Amino acid sequence: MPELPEVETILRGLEPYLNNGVIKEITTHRADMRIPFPPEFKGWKNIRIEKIRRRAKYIILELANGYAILIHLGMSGKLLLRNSCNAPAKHDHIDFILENNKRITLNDPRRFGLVTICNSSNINDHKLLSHLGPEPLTDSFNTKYLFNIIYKRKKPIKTLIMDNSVVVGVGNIYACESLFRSRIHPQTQVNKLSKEKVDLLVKNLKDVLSEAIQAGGSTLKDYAKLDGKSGYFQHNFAVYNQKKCKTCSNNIEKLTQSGRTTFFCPSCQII
DNA sequence: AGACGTACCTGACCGC
DNA sequence: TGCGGTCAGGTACGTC
Repeated sequence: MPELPEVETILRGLEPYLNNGVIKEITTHRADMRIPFPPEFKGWKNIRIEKIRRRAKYIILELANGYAILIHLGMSGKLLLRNSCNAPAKHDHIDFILENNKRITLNDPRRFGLVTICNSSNINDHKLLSHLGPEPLTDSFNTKYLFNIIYKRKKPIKTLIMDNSVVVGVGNIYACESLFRSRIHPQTQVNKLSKEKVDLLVKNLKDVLSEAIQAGGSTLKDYAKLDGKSGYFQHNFAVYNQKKCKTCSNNIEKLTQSGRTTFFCPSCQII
């Protein structure tokens, strides 16, 4: 569901409530989401949050008790600020009860999301994080890095930029959008791409993600910011869910790659 | 290795 | 109104 810009937007919304805040307790309304909730939650009372940050699409809460909480929102997950007196709504699975009568609730109809814990000292060694590639908005994701990977690979470029071990945070929407801006056909085999095209793609990936963060993310149906309101970047889509290309007015076409729908303009994006 | 398909789950929407 | 089919911001895992 949320891609990097949506998770980043949620993180920024959470910061005022969670940074240096206290989790009074954690209550669950079922035993699991994608994986079981940690049994440790039952004994945790009044734990200070020392730091809140994002890695890929994970939100990480580093706690004063030596643990970190990892939160992933899957396809349909939302974090919402609620008053702690409210009864759980449908698909509310876990509540982080805060001071001042507030709680942060994870609501996720499809339950592809997860909440788990690990030791704060070696978060990056956790099984869910250890294989992840660089953050797209840092300098370590650059033309040289990407070109070094792609010249010896054969998969289609769209599938490659959605591979978490290559670069994190790029989901279906922003993969489609950045390829359109770069005028690269999504089925192009990566080892056929020139260095110039790779350079352009790296730049456009960074631009699209940054612009989407500025717009508060994209709302299709499930995604909402912490306050329940929508993001705005969906109004700036060039190809995703679009009918006509705004550049050449040809019809936008769809195809399926690795089980996901790809949107592209067949005249602007050439192999 | 790396490239693929599959599974996990609910809800919205469309055509009959 | 209801039913079946299809689709949806993700990703770990099994198989070839």
